[in-house]
Amino acid sequence: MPKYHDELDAVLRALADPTRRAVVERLASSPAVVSELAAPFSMALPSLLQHLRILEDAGVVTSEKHGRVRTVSLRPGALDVLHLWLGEQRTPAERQADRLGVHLTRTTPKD
Amino acid sequence: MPKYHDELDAVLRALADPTRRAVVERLASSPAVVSELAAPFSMALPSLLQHLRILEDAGVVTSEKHGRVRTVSLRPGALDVLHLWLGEQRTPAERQADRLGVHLTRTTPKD
DNA sequence: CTAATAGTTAGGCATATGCCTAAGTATCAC
DNA sequence: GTGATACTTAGGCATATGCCTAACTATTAG
Repeated sequence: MPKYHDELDAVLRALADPTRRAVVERLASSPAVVSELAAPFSMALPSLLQHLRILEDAGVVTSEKHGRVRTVSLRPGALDVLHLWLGEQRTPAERQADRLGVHLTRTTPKD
Repeated sequence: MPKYHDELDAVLRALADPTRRAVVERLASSPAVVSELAAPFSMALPSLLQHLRILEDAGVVTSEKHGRVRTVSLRPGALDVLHLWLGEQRTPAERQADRLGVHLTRTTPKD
């Protein structure tokens, strides 16, 4: 079992929760302060902070406190380990499709 | 929140467990029967079966019983939803790096 | 300086999770 | 037909998880 599995484990466990996933989605566009991150959830602040702790411990986010304000950022490359692992879990049929240049047709999302 | 999030949730929760992840890794190369899947784990069979149930309910694997033998397969495309979501969780810096054609250097794995 | 703001720590609770054992069903080999 | 094999069902248990409230610390505005 490769060494990156500890990191992969932490990342996947972190992302297995919908609240934490939503936080990651929000941070993908720009860093945010804790209170902003907490706003969409009708959840006690300590609970949200616990989620942030998990994301930070998993290396998915980083945070910096300036005065009384803590800003949270997505760590660039944090999800690469998962991306890599995903690439490895392809069936022979999927790999064959890759070689033949047959891909899922991706519709362009409307921004 | 897009509709695929139910599917994404199920997949991520399924993959958050190391036993289930190991099962997926094994199935990536070829289908396997339950007893073979159970062999590497010193775990009671019903426990392993519970894991398989979760993977199947999440749409990650499929299984067929012939006689007394059940064969489990990775569902091609099962992890695409996660792959797509991952693609969306890139920081502006990472997206910029994409546009500039700056990529993680991938060493070619030795097969 | 006081009150408000932003976050932190500590403890608790209900539910979920990952494991177990025991008992059972269905199929197969001899 | 009997015993072995492969899986299935049911129930239970210890621990983890995701939430809560209360109390607190640190910073800031007026």
